[in-house]
Order: sequence, then structure tokens, then C-alpha cells
Amino acid sequence: MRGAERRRRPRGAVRDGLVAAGLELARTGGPEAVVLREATRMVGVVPNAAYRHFADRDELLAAVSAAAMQELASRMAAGVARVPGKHGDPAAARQRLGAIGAAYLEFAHEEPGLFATAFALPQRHAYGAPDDGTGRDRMPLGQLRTVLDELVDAGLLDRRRRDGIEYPIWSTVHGLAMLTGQGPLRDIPGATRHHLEELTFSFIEESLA
Amino acid sequence: MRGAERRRRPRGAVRDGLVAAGLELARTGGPEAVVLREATRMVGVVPNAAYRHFADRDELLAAVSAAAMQELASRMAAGVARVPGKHGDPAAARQRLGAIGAAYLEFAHEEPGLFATAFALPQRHAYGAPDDGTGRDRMPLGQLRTVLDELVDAGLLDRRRRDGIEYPIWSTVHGLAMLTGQGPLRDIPGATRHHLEELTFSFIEESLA
DNA sequence: TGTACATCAGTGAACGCGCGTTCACTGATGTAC
DNA sequence: TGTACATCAGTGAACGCGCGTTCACTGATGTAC
Repeated sequence: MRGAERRRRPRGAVRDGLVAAGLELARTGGPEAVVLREATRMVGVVPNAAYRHFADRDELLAAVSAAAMQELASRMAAGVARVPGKHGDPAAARQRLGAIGAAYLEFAHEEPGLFATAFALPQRHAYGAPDDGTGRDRMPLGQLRTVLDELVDAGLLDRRRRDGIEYPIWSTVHGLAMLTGQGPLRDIPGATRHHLEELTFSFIEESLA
Repeated sequence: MRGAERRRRPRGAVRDGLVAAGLELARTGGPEAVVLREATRMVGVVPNAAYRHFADRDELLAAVSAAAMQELASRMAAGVARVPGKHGDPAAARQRLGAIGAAYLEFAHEEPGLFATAFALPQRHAYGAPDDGTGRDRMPLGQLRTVLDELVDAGLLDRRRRDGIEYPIWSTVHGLAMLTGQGPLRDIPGATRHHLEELTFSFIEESLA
């Protein structure tokens, strides 16, 4: 790089660029496609420059994975926010639960690579992390809990059944996402997939009722 | 290899050996750990010898994956067979459903690498394949269907709700296996995991009731 | 039953590839006085 | 306000590695007559 070109990037631009590049790679090919050298190429920087920002490839992947999870969380939050009706309204509460599940499945289907990357983390996520104060972008599990609490307040879910029920529900939706995404049901037609999604939502509501 | 050593292996032994070696690799490190060269080393054969039996590495992985799925199917069948009581007996039917789910989760937990490999197939499985005539070793989905039919016969599941309900149930169990296996809940203590499994079984039964 | 020949299933050597990572370096930026 | 110096964030070159895969080969086995 010629002298005049040095340090033209704003602070943190390379790091952000590497994560963004990693996200593009993950989008196409999942976690294994997050190749450190390729990311540096996309940013226009020499391979070892990455080591100024990440200890190793795993650390880059962790950052990419966290970003992918954040993207899922944002979509869920947006889906929930789109449902009108105030807290405690039964119809609204039910719709918000549906919106959460729908956003989850939509993300898994539209961005299979990112979805896989969000969950294929070699380390732990802060799934239960508190929100950022805005109430948006909270982690998926937290958002699900909030809606389930609302279901209780709305009288749609027995308070005595509330404890821990987020896990079976999460499992059900996550399982469907995996089976129809990267799993054995991945090649079924779209209509069939939607039918399975409806069956699954009904199954969940049946259990809550 | 010296002349006398040539062709001492019985027919098909190398191929079977490669699949067995692949299974060992997958057991430890999942699908990516199925490395063709390493498998040939384990069998004691030169790397390119593998190409007498598989077109490429993907074909070897497919064979390994199918074997892993077969292992899961066998465990499920064994679990079901262990439950006494004849067809149509309500208590037995319920227990057989539980045995299927338990075998699935146990396999995912005890053999996470094989579980991942069984489902990380780059091609399609014959999940709905007919059985081999013995009634054992049928594919997981087929076994689940059989038990659900029995639940209907036993009067525990409304016949009108039977159609397609295998998918939400499969999703629920599969999702829990993923979340507590390779997923974000992978590091929870064993007691917590068992609690989640119980919660999940209850959730399913609640929906069927 | 014996022999000629095709096929099968292995060997041996080599290939190019891209990867993650390390090292010594240097110019630009920020900071203390 | 100016200067000395530390730190930051990049460059350039190189490494060893193991991988999948291809090629030409050869000995053992099975088959046709």
C-alpha cells in the first residue's frame, strides 16, 4: 500500500468489514464457508491483517455467528412489532406468538447459511442476554419468553403451565426449521412446507390450550 | 504390497472397512471429520484405493451418513421392541411413543457426531423407505408413523388428528436434540437436560390429548 | 481339466490447491511534555 | 504549539500441512472355450 493509502479507513472499518465479509460467505455456504483469507480478500487487505482484530479464525467465526444470531433476533422483533393490539389482548398475543415462529422459520428458509451459522457456534451464545434497552434486538429466547408471558396475562395459557414451556415450543419450531432447511425434508415443495408449518403451529396451540 | 499379501481381503472388505472407518471419524468429529485419506489409512490401504469403491469423497460420506441413520433406526426399533404389551394396549402404545423419542434423544446425546452425520447428508435419504421385511431397522419416520397409528387404534389419538401429526412430533424431538446437542443448550447440566426432555414429552402428550 | 485372457482391486508417485498462521517490517496516528 | 516517542494497523514474504484427486502400473482372480 502506498504511503498516501495507508490508514485511510476509519477506525474499526477493517474489523467490521471482515465480519460483513464473513456474513456474506456464511450466507452462501454456512459456517465452514467463513474462510479467513477469503474475508480479507473481500475487504481488500492482506490475510494476516485479520490477526490485528481476531485472535484466530474461530474468533472471526464467533463474531460472524453472533451477527447472524442478531439478524434472526431483529427479524423476530420486527415481526412481533408489526402486530397491532396492546399487551394482554388475547388475539394480539396469539398473533405475536405466531409472528415469532413465522420469523424464525422464514429466516431459516430464506437464509439457510446464516441460520446454520447462528447455531453452529463453537462457543456459547448469550441467548438469555438482557436486551439493549430499546426492547428490540433481544435474543430469540428472551423474545419468546416475553410473548409467552403475555399469553398468560391474556388468559390464553394457564400460569401453572408457563414455567419452562418456552423450551418445547422453541424445540418444535427449531426442529421444523432444521428438518425442512438443511435436513431430510429440505427438498419438499413450498406448498408442502407451508402445510407442515401450519400443522406445527396448530400442534403448538393445541398443546397450549 | 508383496505378492502373497495381495487380495487377501475378502471381497467388499475394503469398502466395508472404509465405511466403518468413516463412522469412527464421524463419531468423533461429525461429517467434516470424514476424511477420505484418513479412512484409507485406518483400513491400511493406499489413498486412491478408495476410488475403486466410491466415486469421490462425497459418496463415501453418503455411505457413512446412511450407516449412521441406520444406527439411529436400530436403536429406535430396539427401544420400541423392549416395551411389552400387545398392539392396541393404551399404556403400551404410549410407552412405545416414549421409547421412540427417548431412543432418538439418547442417540443424539451419546453419539452427537453420528447424529449430526446422519442428518448432514449432502443428498436425500430414503426416510420413508419401506422396511427390510424383518420389521426392524426401518427408517425413523416410518417407525414413528407406526406407533402413531397404534395410538389411534388404542384410542389415545383422535383419528381426525392423525394425518401429518408425525411432522410436528418429529420436529419437537429433533429440535430438542439439536438444541441440547450441538446447539445453544449443549452445555446445560444433565439434570436440566432431563427436565427439558420431560417437559417436552409432556408438551407432546398434552397436544395429543 | 487346462489354458488364454479380461477384469478387478490394489500400488506408487505425484499434482495443485488453499488454508491458517508466524515473522519481521514500517508508515500513520495519537499522546505526553 | 511543537516535538519525541509509543502504539496501532497495516504490508510482504514465507511456512508447513493435509487434502482430494489423477495417472500409469501390476498382480490376483474369475471366466470362456
